[in-house]
Amino acid sequence: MAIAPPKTRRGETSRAAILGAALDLFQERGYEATTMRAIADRAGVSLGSSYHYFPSKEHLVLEFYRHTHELHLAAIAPLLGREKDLAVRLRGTIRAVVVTCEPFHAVAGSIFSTVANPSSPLNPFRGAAKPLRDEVVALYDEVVRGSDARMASDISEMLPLTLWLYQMAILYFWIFDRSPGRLRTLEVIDETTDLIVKLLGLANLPVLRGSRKRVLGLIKSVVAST
Amino acid sequence: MAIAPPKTRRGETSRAAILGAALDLFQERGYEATTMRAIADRAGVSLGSSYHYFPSKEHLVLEFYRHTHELHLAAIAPLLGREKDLAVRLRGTIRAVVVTCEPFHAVAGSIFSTVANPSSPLNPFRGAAKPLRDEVVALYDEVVRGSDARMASDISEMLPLTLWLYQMAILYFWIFDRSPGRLRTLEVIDETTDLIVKLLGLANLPVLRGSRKRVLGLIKSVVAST
DNA sequence: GCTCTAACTTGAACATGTTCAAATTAAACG
DNA sequence: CGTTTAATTTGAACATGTTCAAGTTAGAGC
Repeated sequence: MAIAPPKTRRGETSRAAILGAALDLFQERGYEATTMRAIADRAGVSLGSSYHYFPSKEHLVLEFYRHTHELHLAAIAPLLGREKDLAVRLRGTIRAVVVTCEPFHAVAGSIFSTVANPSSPLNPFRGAAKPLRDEVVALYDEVVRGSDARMASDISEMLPLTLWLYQMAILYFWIFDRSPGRLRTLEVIDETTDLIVKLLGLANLPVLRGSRKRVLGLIKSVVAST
Repeated sequence: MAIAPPKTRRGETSRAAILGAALDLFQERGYEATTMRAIADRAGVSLGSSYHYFPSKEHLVLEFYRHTHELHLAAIAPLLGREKDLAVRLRGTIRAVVVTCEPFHAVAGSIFSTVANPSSPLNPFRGAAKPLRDEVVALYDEVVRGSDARMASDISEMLPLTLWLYQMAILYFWIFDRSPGRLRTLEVIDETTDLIVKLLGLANLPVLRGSRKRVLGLIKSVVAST
């Protein structure tokens, strides 16, 4: 399943050409409309060669996903370096996700469904996409850790993973959003990030200790399977 | 896209045979491993005939989904007739979902991903699966309405749709659950239904009027796109 | 520079979802 | 019963993801 990385300069060239052609074509025509033959053609290699470097078409999607993740990282680096307020960091990070992905909105449906498919090897809950998921979780860890917000350790422990789930939910909403300028998504982001930060404040109240333990236990149980 | 229903006795027989064969084979071998040719073979018709009654393999999945929905309805009818407590009604209904679907656990991954795929014509947010979704929402309407719980109209208005979303989330969790007897899912159901009913109680407190309006607005905005 | 091995490349072949024009059958009508 | 029309059935043909055995090439070791 795991395919060895290229060992020669020629191999590296081929791999890069295939990946580049795939990323271009996914954007131009969408995922389904892009055939493996078209990818090979544009990359200037044979059909079989593509499969030497990528075990399946889905694995090319994974690379696409990684590509957007790297764009996202670059986009929010300044914000995370300067800002300390958790609400602002969180809102900025999530907004940047949808802004970064905007050029791929038309393709996103197929990509998301591929990634969300429980039987796909690319499902982030297990399988090949887990490393990438861990990178995204690490990003949210930095969003939280780099803020001046103080919270109990049982919360900060679960928060990054929870925020990753939250990002997935926002993306799913965004895919369906057809409002001009994707305004509805931005509104929902503003509302929900605000809500999340407020909830984190409430969780510090001693009155809610019991509920908090239950909710945290629930979240842990939900993501523990992974 | 919509295919006309059979007009002759022979047509009805063929349609039923194809559907029956598909349901059987999906259970026996899973969704991907079931080929359209195998379905046609077992139904005793030709490959092309299957496409006369079902526009695609995915549409057969939709029928599968409808099938489980009807099993579910039958399973909870006694409970809904007798019980008045909302927490019990809700817990019983959701538990019945996963119990009903248990024989199809192995297939469920593919089915769920097909249904959740935003680009699929079967996505319940738009497309062909919407009627079925409405039936499920109507069921949750009955779960709420038939209980002795009293709640403000702005809440009871949104609750059924929200509970449908909740059911989807539980199903997604259940797909990944590999604990013996699917115990983890049952635990999560107990915890979450309890939480939901407690939240509904809290929402009646005047103190929370503001948050409640915001959260309801958010939910409405999320599902309004449909 | 020669040889040999591992890396890489190739295109034909396969499986399967889907389409379609032509053939067949059922039913309605006189 | 014969005719006619619409419904149904058929299987070949197509598109595309994937596999694979065989061919070609690059680079290491001498």
